[in-house]
Amino acid sequence: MKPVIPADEQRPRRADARRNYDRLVAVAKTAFSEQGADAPLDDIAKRAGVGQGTLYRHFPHRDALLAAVIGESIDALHARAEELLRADDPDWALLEWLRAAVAHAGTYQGLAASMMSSMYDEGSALRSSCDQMHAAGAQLMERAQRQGSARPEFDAADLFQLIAAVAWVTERSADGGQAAERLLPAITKGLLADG
Amino acid sequence: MKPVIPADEQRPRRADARRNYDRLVAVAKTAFSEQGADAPLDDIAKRAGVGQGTLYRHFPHRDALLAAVIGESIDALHARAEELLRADDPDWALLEWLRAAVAHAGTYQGLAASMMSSMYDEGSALRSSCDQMHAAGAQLMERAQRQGSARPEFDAADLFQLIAAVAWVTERSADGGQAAERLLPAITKGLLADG
DNA sequence: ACCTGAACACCGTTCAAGT
DNA sequence: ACCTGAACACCGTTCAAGT
Repeated sequence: MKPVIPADEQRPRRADARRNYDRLVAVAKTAFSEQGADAPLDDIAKRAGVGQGTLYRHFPHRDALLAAVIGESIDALHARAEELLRADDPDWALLEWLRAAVAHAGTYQGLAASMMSSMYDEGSALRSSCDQMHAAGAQLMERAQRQGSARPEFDAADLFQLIAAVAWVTERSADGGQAAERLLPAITKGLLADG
Repeated sequence: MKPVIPADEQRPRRADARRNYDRLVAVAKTAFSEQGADAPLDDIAKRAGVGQGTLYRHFPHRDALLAAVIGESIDALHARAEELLRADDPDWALLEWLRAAVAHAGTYQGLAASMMSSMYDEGSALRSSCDQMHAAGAQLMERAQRQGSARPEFDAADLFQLIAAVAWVTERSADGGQAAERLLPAITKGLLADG
């Protein structure tokens, strides 16, 4: 279970190009925080002080930029899963990671939607991030099914969809993340035999 | 529990205007089916043989057009709720309506997202459709909590969000509606004490 | 190898001119 | 009262010209 794509694989070698690349990622992170994952790419290029062409050279699609921006936190979520695989209670570990995953998918407005799309799109640059999340969830899920009370009829694909769904609803209800706190219990009761 | 807004309240009186109005709704229905609820309004106007200005005169926002298009099926969903309120098993009735509501919210690609947005937007023309759905769900939910096994800690707002979430995931997983069939059991087990 | 910005396509929305 | 279509704003994407 190692990161599928090292975050800086597509980081350019030439110094000026690398400078632009890094600034684009940094600026994008801010823009996504402020305006959501649909923030105009044009703005991001301008704020980073480069032409749009430069942005498109480094990141052919919005998803590529998104993938670069969330790379680190996906790795963190992955590390958290490794940690939780060694926790005593497999049910608790699964739910704990589920909460973390929902929080992650809610980092930016619109991120959950992008992840849902790219999960079913071979060509998306976000795909490997999604796969990583999927794989992390799968291990915790299987352990909770073997050693805990997780129902056998659900799988990691269901888990991924539930994560995206809860994050999506939460970002759209504008009640300050309260939706996730209400919906997660409903869902976890469904996932476990002794909710 | 009567329809909050009669569907043809904003239907114009003058014959030519009414003709345009009706054609726009009919064309929009087709366009939404084919291209999703985000189908270009320009196209719809063109296909209906009117200028964009005419479309905007009748339907100031996309939501107004959407509301007109789904009006009838919202009424049907409403009627179905009335029916199910008289069913023997309150739990079964709730779940049955839940399935119908998810199916409805999945009529067009992007409809679930529009409904989620307008539910929390006072000014949206879709708001009353959402309120209608919410109200219908509330009655079935309360009955299932009183006379069935529905857990008391969830409410109709949660129900509405779950409906939107499942419909949204389903339209985005592109596995032919299979996602709903997998996720609904997970959720209903969470809603009922004896899932 | 990389950058720039003009140019194009697309779509929502407004509005002056018309009937 | 209603209609039309040109016009504008906005944003994604491409590409010729440059370093």
